[in-house]
Amino acid sequence: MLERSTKDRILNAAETLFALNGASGASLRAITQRAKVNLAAVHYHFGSKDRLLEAVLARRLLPLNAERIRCLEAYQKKAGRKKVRLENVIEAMVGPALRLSRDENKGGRIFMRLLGRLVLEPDARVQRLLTGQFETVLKKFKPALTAALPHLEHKVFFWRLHFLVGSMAHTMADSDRIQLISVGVCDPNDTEGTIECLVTFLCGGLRAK
Amino acid sequence: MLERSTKDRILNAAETLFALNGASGASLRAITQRAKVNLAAVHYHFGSKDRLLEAVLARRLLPLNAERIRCLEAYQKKAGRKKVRLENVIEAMVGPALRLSRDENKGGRIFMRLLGRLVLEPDARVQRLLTGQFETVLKKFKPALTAALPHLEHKVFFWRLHFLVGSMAHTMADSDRIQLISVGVCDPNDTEGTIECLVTFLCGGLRAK
DNA sequence: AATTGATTAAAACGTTCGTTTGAAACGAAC
DNA sequence: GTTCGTTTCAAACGAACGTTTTAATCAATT
Repeated sequence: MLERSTKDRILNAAETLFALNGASGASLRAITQRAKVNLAAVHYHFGSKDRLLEAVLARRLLPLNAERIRCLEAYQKKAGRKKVRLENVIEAMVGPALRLSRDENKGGRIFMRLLGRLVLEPDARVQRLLTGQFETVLKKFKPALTAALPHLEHKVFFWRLHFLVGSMAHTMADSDRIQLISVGVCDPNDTEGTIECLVTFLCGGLRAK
Repeated sequence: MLERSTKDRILNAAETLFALNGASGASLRAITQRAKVNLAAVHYHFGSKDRLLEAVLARRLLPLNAERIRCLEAYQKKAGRKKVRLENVIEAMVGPALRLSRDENKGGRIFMRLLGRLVLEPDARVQRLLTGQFETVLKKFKPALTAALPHLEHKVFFWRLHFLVGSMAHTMADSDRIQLISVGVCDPNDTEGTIECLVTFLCGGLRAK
């Protein structure tokens, strides 16, 4: 992770400390100290603590969701006039996120942990950003999902989407606990293995009768 | 929710504000003000802010996990010498939690939201409490689960357990978003319907090949 | 009615917080 | 080499934080 500019150094330090201590638990003094930057630099570059958090989020979230959509469109192109297999739709949804969550150069686990925390943060600005991003992705994925699950009742469809988000978020955010409860059997660093396992689980759940 | 004693009033107010604003985001001044109680009462009854959080957690978590185990044992008794069906094992796991999360007299959604936040909190005391509770439950459930899923590879078993926890936690903690993304189609107040839907999804995922 | 232990109350403690200020240092353009 | 916009810096602001202290209040018991 190159840290040339002051801005980047602040973003990286803030990402880590927000993730570890929560939005209110991480102080600007701790962040600027970690970034080896003057305290006032945050307000100069970002305006306020709130807008720093927004910047931390946007930096990762926008490319991630773009990648998800790019991935789905690649599967759609490959399928031609046929509909995309459910496995592929789900892979396009969770694959990019999990790969990002395992790539330390792109924030990795730390960012996903932050994302997991922010889902339950009631701050309006944060919620607007998260929900907006989610809706953008959902709008692209919903047709492919309903096509792959034609017999699913409307209500059940949404619930299962909700469950899917939970599994995905938990897997990305909480990479310590799986090793703890599996007594070292599971390896969160095996990214592709984890993705495959998750996709299988989710498709099984989505298709369940 | 009866609020006779000062202690209970503090616990209730703390539960709500911890859940809404996070452990560090909720101040003792806001909590005592909400509880209509003197600021110093927290330290008199609980000793410190940290131990107040522990007390808030323990009040709900201990009865919940006792109920889960009681529920599983009831299914085991009913099954006699046969093994318990996977659907019933899962129901014993998620049913009590979801019913609690929908019962406003027992903390309801607010407590579950708090639980969701604390899973990612790195505070050692909190983590010890949560992990300890989880292990107690897992020790009881693991035999029944492996019996119901005999062909599942050891590693895959743990991953799927991890995914299960994610779906469950997300469903309990985040009861606003489902209405938002489903445009009102899904009703989180339909507790038994939600449980049934979740159990079906999870069993489908757990059995997936 | 007096005494005692448990609880509540008000006020202050020192720290740390997010934010602001005004001056110093910098690099590019002329 | 001076100017000018950009960036960094040390210092300070008032507010809010968790915690402590000391006195007042209460409910029983003698």
